[in-house]
Amino acid sequence: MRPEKPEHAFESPRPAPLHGLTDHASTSYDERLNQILEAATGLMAHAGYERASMRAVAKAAGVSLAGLYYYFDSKEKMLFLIQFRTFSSLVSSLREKLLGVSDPIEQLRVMIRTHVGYFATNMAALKVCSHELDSLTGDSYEETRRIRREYYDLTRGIIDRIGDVYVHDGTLDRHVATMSLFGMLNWLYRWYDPRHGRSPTGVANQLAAQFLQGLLGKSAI
Amino acid sequence: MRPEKPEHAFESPRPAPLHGLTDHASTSYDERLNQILEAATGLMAHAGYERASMRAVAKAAGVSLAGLYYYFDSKEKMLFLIQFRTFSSLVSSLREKLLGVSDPIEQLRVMIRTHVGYFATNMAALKVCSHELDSLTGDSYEETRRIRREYYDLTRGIIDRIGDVYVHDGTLDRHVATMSLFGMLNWLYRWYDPRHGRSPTGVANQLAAQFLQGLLGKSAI
DNA sequence: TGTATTCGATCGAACGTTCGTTCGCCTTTT
DNA sequence: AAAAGGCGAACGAACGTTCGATCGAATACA
Repeated sequence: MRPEKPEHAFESPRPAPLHGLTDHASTSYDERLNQILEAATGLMAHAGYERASMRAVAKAAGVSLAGLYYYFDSKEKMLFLIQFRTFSSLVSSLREKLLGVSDPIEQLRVMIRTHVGYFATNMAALKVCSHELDSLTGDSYEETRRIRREYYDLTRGIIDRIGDVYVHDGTLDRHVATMSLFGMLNWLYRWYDPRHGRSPTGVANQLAAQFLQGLLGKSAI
Repeated sequence: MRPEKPEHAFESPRPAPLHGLTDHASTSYDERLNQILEAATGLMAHAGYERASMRAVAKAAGVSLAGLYYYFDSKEKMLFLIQFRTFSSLVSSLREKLLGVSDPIEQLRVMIRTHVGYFATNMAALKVCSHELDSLTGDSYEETRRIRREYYDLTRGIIDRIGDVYVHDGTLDRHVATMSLFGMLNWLYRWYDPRHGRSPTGVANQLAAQFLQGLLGKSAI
């Protein structure tokens, strides 16, 4: 029997199990779902959303084509789940690391390090998030936009505080500054492979140094 | 009679006309080709390469589906022509504007202004260039990679000279610096619309100021 | 405890659609 | 008369998705 549709767009299709659910059963379901999601992430990162066929995902995940639809309503929901999980975990990871850091300059360093660090351990997922932003439609799109907006607000807030405290230039457009930072970070997947050469820490440090110097300019510190 | 295949991948499929070619005939052919290319560029920028169907391109260009194939061997060649023309004209435009500018700092300002200015008047084309880099395969891919490499080398050369003359930090990875600049610029299509709000000059100036300050740091000027 | 039954999980096969591309024919221009 | 320019119609392949069946394990009942 196929499961019902979920209430919320960001849940996988299976309803809460009706029988007394054992940890093992739930774990098996989640493991399988993650295994599929991971295969899909890899394929979509490599070939792009449209060119990553459900048949290829099924093969890579070791499941039949029809079997995919026990776990996902549609290909688009699958992409949504990838993006939603990645963005959510990135944002919450950033929030955690910001706790206890009060200097906005240090906050920005933490933000950049967190992003680069997250990229280093989740390259494929973050690439899908950067590159397939417009592949979602309707509610799924709105939902991911909401989280991206959270990420923007978080970063923009830091830059605002830096601007208020350290920058008295008057010509600094903070939106432009924020988006240029996201440009640097979201373009990483095009050239940076942490598996050979530069360390994530090194790259993050240079990006942070560059961007901060760019913001602060001649305002010292 | 269908035209033969072109020798070089970056030409349109029609062979040099065998009859005595009049300016008008050639112009008509080129106009039609450009008109199709422009429609395709708009659709691919808006929906992405895979989702922009040849049928939609034909409709938008006011040509029949079959008529497209009089001008293009394939959809991929069409994308290639868009990217090739855009990259070529961007690079040659940059080379022109760099003539007579000897200070590398000013050269970098020119580079950024040129790119942002080009973006402002060719948003769709540059978006297709930024977003569909991996949609080409084989020789077409290699050919665009060659031009992109030219663009990189040009920019990297400027940054190298700035580094040699002004920066004595020793920790500056110039490849990282160059790619972070391309990140800022290639991400523009995600957030910047020159048609309302900020002027291209303003945005370019801020990006240049930020990036240069970021490079130069405490090294003054 | 043994047996019947439900149900989660999975699959092969197919359906309907859309896609890029081609063929053959027509019209217009030279 | 020949060539360039253009089109309707079709082809074959690939796609996302669904249907119906199967099978083992858990559950209910005897």
